[in-house]
This record gives sequence, C-alpha cells and structure tokens, in this order.
Amino acid sequence: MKALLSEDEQLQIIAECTDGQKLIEETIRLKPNLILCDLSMPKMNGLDAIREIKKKLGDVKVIILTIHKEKQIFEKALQLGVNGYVLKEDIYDQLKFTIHTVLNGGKSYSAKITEAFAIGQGQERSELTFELLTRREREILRLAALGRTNREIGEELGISVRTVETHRANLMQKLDLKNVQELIAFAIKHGVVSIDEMEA
Amino acid sequence: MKALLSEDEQLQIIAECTDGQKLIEETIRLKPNLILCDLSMPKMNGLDAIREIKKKLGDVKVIILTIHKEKQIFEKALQLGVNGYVLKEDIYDQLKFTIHTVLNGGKSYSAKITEAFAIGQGQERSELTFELLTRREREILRLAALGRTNREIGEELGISVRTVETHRANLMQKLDLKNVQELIAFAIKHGVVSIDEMEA
DNA sequence: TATAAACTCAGTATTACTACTTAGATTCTC
DNA sequence: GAGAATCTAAGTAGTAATACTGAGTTTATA
Repeated sequence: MKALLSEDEQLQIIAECTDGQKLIEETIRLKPNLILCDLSMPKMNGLDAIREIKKKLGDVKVIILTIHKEKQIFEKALQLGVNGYVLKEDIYDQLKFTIHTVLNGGKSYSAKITEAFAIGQGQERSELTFELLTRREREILRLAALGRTNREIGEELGISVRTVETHRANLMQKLDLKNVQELIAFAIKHGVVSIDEMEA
Repeated sequence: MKALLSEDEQLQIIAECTDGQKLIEETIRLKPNLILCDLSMPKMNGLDAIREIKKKLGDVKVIILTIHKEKQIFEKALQLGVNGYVLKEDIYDQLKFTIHTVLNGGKSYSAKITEAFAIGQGQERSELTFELLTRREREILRLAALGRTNREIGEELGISVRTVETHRANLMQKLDLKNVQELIAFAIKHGVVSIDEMEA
C-alpha cells in the first residue's frame, strides 16, 4: 500500500506508525497534512489517538480506513471530525467495473500491467517455488494454513499422520519455511488460502 | 468479497471453487457467463485450468484477479484469451480518490456506511474482544503472529519464557483462539500485523 | 492507602511439531 | 519396460506449545 501511494507525485509519505501512541508522537513532531489510519492498533485505539490529535492539532486531516461499518464507531468518528471514512470493501469498486465491462463484451486490463511492460520489471521467483510443490503437498499446505493439525489432516485425507508429517516436512524444505507463521504467510500471499476463510 | 459482489443485482454468483480441478468441473456443469479467478490455486494452476476451459467452452468470459504483474504471466494469460486482468493493487484507487478529496478540503464518507445506517445493522463484538487485551498481551500477540517463538519473545522483551507463556495463554483464552493459525488470522484482521511484514 | 489489575515466574504433564533417516507401493513418462 | 517422481509409512529424538495450577511483585486509581 505504501508503494502504491508513493507512486502518486502529489503525495509524500513522511511517517508510518505501528501503534496509536507513536501516531500521536509523530503527528506532533511532523505535523502532517493528512493522517490515514486504521481503527484497530496496538497500545492505543485509533479513535482515542485521533481524539488526542484533534485536541492538540485541530487542523490535521484524518481519513479512517477500516472494515468496521458499525453505526456507533462511525458516529464516534464523525464526532471527532474525521475528514474521510473508507471501508475496506469499497476498494473493490474497481473490480466491479471490470466485471461489468467484460460482461458487456469489452476487455479490461490493468493499466499498471502495461506500464510495467515498458519498464520491463517483474520476477517469478515465488511463483516458481510454488510450482515445486506436488498436488498432495499443496493440499497439505492449505489445510495446515487453515489450522488443521497433522492428525486432523491425516483423518481428512484418509492417510497416516506420519505421511502428513513427511509431506509437510518436504514442502517446508522446498519453500524454505521455518515455522507455521511463515507457512501461513506463504499460503496467503499465493492465494492458497484467504484471510476470510481462516477462523477467528 | 462474495457478499460484496452479491449486492450487485446484475450479478449472480452460482459457484465458488477452491481449486483448479473443481473450477473446470463446475464450469462444464454450470456454464457460467463469467469466471473470476486467481492464478494460484491448489491442485491445478489457474492458467492451466483456464486453458482447459477455453478449449472446451470457448465463449466463457474470464477475469484474472491476481497480485502478479510479471510480463510472462500476463502474456500467457493474454494468449489464453482472458477478458480481464485486475491487479490486486488496482483496487486501492478508491482510497486514492478519498485522499485527494480530503486534501482539497472536501469530505468523503463511504456510501455503504450511510446505507448501513438505514438498515441499522452492525456488531462490535470483535472490536470489543480486542479491547480486552492488555498492552503486554498485544505486544506478545504481535510478535507471536510474526513467527517469534516464546523463547525469542522473552529475550526480545527481557522477560522469562514462562511469563510469555502465561501472557500467551491468557490472550488465547480471552480471544477464544485455539491455535497459532487463529492467532494469526485474528492479528491480521485487527491490523496488529500486516501480511507484508510477515516473512516468506 | 487499600484494592484491583497487570505483570512476573514456575511446576507438572500432555500434545504437537520438527529433523533426520529409511523404504515399499504406485503412477507417470521416456 | 526401466527409471523417476510421487505417495505412502515409520523409527528415533529433540524442540515448542498448551493446559492446568499457584503465587509474588509492581502499578494504577478510586
């Protein structure tokens, strides 16, 4: 997202904050024109941070980017005087446009692709490492990423736990993954699982 | 995403497929107007699946939604006659619009929010459960989601492994999480970690 | 300043995963 | 049909996480 926004010459990203406390500190220090922030952050809730900021620096603009469309939260945000409120689901509008274009017989290719053509960039490394996996290994990668234990995977596929362990060890080695977290990160980045189908 | 697309009356989602093989089978069975698919899928690669489909049912329209802007992949997709190619980064265009509106002194609130107002829906459960966590617990949630072992977390924070275990157990119980996968899913959904900062 | 909340640490036992190796059965391919 | 790749399974050993419990110390706040 940072890379994407940086492409816009009218924008300059001067800081990134990992929690609400840092957000307040950095805002006071750097006095930005605009803050783009989520509501759920470590240490301090986004709305609380914004309240602090608006108290100390009333003229800074704030856009909320969140998944929350709960009335209470939005009203609270409005009371605090936020300038923009973007739902994460809004960002799919581009996709909708493409769908309708295609359904009407047209074609639509991402402009960024053609731009990339001119520059001649692009690497396939990660796609290739994924190709190294066998069918069984991908199946197990998926189930493991979804939170199944080896025992459950074995039951689900009708094979021994030991076999699952073998497959899992092989795919971990092929992809150079060190733990479950990396396995999940890989699975998400390659579309083997989506965040939505993951529990919790 | 399914929920989002379903809102459009002109669209009707008649199937969802978890892998390339099922995609082929279902396409032949249901003969949809349009297929929206990723490139990375279990069992069979997206492009291979599309090749099969285009061979058997030439008139079905296909939109690729992917993170890949590699020249080779896009060219391969073009050769197969896909009708649309959407980069996942394209979908941030809506966000860009809001940013510029706000920077120019305007305000911009998601239309979906005001719609939701009329219906009066919305729940805060997950936001509240997150609030249950203490500062220390959120710190440990974050580090655990990023792949650190309890031992590493202890060293990083200068506390005993046993303390980390306690915090971890407490936060798992508070959030009703059963395993690391759910922990990660929760962390991602609440913006405690982003997929990008996760290794692999 | 009392009281609660948060943070700290450990004992004990169990379960899950990882590393490394070996090896037979099946399936695909040249 | 030979050979490779894949799928299957297990032995052994070690590491990591979880499920309980109990308990002392610090910190915030009413």
